[in-house]
Amino acid sequence: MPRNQADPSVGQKAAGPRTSTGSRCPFREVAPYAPIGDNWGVTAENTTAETTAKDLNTNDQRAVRMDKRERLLGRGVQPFPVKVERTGSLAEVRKRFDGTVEAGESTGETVSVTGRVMFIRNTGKLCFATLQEGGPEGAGSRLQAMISLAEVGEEALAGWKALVDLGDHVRVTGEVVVSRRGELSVMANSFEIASKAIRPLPVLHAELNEETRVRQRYADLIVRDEAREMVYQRAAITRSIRDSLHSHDYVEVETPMLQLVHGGAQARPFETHLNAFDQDMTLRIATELYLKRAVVGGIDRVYEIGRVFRNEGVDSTHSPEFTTLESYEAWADMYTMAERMQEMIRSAADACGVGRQVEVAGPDGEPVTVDLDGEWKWLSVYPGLSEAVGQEITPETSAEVLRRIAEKHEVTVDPAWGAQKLVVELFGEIVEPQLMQPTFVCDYPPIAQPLAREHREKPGVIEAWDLIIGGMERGTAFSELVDPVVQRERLVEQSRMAAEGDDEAMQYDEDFLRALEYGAPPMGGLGLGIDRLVMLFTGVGIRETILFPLLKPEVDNS
RNA sequence: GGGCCUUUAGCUCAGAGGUAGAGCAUCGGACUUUUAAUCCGCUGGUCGUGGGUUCGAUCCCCACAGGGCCCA
Repeated sequence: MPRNQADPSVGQKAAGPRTSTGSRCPFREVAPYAPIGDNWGVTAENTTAETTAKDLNTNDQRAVRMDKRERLLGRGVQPFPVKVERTGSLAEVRKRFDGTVEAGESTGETVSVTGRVMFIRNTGKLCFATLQEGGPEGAGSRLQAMISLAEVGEEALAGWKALVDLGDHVRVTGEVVVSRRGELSVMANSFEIASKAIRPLPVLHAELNEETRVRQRYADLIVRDEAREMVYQRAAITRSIRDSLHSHDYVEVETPMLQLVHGGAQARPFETHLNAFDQDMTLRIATELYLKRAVVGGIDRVYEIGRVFRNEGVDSTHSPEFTTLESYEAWADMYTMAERMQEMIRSAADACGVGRQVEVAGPDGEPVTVDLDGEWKWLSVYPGLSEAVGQEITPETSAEVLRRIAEKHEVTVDPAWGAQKLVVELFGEIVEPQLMQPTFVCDYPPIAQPLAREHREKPGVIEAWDLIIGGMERGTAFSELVDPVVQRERLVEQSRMAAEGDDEAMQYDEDFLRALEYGAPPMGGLGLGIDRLVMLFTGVGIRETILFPLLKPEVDNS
């Protein structure tokens, strides 16, 4: 329940002007290195007075920590202070002092640092804690804090032992020293709890199981460097893609996610409702149709990196919401877009630190090195399939013949499928998984992409390609169909299919057709699955590339 | 949609038809140079949920739910 419902006074406070303090300044003066107060001390009186309630279950770690929080409050110590002063990060201390001091020596420099307690080693009169902070690129920095009886006194030392737990954020102020074992440390002359952890940290010596990792990503991020690094790697990739596009004078736009008519892809949409207009709406399944409208208007080089939503299956390569790049460029065609794609992927590989040689799982599970610097071959669907099955296949080949080939290669097919659909499926099942090196697969039959235009020279195929890397489609591009009459015919056909029950068919978008009727310049368009690109570079499943993936609700058995 | 695997302490995992164990964590004690600290001691469980078989089920069977992998 929101707090301001439970406690009306909070709501009043938020609503009205502050009157309780004379000062308008929300900050009060704080001595940055305030010495430890008596309230850290454990004395004869308060030990008994404070001692945990008899009914406290000491095995319930949350209850134990809640009790410690109460005890801090009881001493007038804030378990969650509003502002904690520090002189700098753990990484800065490491950078400045690592390797400059001999074991057992002191630097004479005093710093104030903060971090989460990851390990704690309390001896009788000297306590050690390993503090951790998140840093750039996701690599956590760690630094040791030392709490010595000689420096902080008996009461504060007892307070540290009694009230600081693994997972707490603390502030430690003191001299930078190097321990006898050579560990760079801060020897505290004061410390405070910067944020009390009520829930215990997962153990750091065993990986969280997969479910906990995705359900509680925050815990995963605390304990696993690779989880943090993924966040930064993904950001490096999207930043690099933006840089590549900007270097070609592209502009980034944001188009509607809530749509009256969904289109631009063949997929089932999520349905929702806009109360203000009493209007059913859908979440977008692609960004294509709005970006093309922008090109009609003279935004000649335009792109969007954004989330799209498809109400379909969920598995290790499919997520209901995922991120795509779509870019459209006037006066370009699919060959221009192939150059853009190649440049973007190579730069992204550099930017995320993977480089041009990428290891992927091959068709039989063995590792294969993908060479992004090699030639990116073009492969026509019909000749490609012909070679793979050892038999000439052309747009004239009958469905009957193709079905026999499917049977021979143990590809299950729907008897209702026509020749074109069979070719697409056979290629996808037989040839595609074998394509490890970057390959532009082109000359698809028209059924593969209902909105594509016919090839300028080759009859019976369309002017588009799919980019396959590591046996998986990563992106696609078209010489876009800009003839509003043909486009209208295609959309009419799609809506006929929708009426017949094809729930993946596109909706008829009159406004989009109106835009095309004003005249769209010849253009190339490109789509790139960002998640799949991150998967390629990091070798993990889609659920690991998405920070907070969608999961079924947790079952509550309590 | 089909098949296989999985669900046991806060976390990671063993286990067996007779009411359950380890490591770490918690709690108590010892320890001024540790670093996954160490040592001593005490705790901690609806064995995912619901049925069934059985004298007895956490274990065997069935269904359901969550998670994973493979196939479609």
